[in-house]
Amino acid sequence: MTQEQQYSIGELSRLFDITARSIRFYEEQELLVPERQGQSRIYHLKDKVRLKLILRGKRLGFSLAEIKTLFDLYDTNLNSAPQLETMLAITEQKRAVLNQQLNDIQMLMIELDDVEARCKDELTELQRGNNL
Amino acid sequence: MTQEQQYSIGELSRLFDITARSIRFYEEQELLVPERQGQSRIYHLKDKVRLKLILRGKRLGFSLAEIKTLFDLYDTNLNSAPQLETMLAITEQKRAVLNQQLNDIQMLMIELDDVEARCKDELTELQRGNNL
DNA sequence: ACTCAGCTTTACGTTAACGTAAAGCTTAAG
DNA sequence: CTTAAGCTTTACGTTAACGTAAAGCTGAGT
Repeated sequence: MTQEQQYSIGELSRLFDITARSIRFYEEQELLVPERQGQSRIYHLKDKVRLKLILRGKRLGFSLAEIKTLFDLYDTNLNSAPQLETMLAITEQKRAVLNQQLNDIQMLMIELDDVEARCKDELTELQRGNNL
Repeated sequence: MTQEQQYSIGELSRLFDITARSIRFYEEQELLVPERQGQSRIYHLKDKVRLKLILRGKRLGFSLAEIKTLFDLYDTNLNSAPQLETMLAITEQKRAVLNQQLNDIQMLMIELDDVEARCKDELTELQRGNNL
């Protein structure tokens, strides 16, 4: 028997280094639907995975609303052609955004390289000056 | 003589598809310091470049405050060793963030691939059903 | 002289994503 | 029994990044 892992809200918040308030907020926004035992929330593996996805999405600049629509689409029984087409359209759009970000990151990296190189040059210059 | 390109605020806003309000706001936050001719703002190439950088930073989830500190550092005469060290530390930190984002993007791309594949499978399934 | 487009400042409004405080339940430890 | 830790709900506060009027200046065209 594989015992399924369970988490309290405090455990989850420590795991992901966020506040319990945030987790409750995500639930309020219907991004999480934890089980209840008495008054307390109980999170299972799937909730943990969801939370991970939420945070990843946030790091990429997605709003909670956007993340929710993706979740909803993912959860939906995609049984009609129009729904599937919609889903494909959205994933394509997200893909475009991600590609744009990839581009942006590459550009920024190059600029960081440049800044770094200049800094190091200046540092060695200063060193030389001190040694004379 | 290379005539330097000039832009009004309206031209810039159309160029980058943002509102003039945003551009003025960036100035208010000291991210831009356009020249003035009478009451009107005039933007040169360097301002345009700055704006491009601002928007790129935003797409990567940087706050205007963060972007400003980067600009400030870039503009500063980095003439003391401590300043240079600070700059290097910051660029390293930004680099870490960007690497994290790269990772996130790759993960998300893979999941998008998965979702897409499933959608297309379902679509062909529906097609088959219709053709019988 | 008048209008109109485009610019200006000033100022209040708005939204997202929480922070923070207050007040109360609940369960294990002393 | 009573702390204490950890959970709960309710509710008001906060910050960033603008949106959206309102009211006025200004140069080109008719």
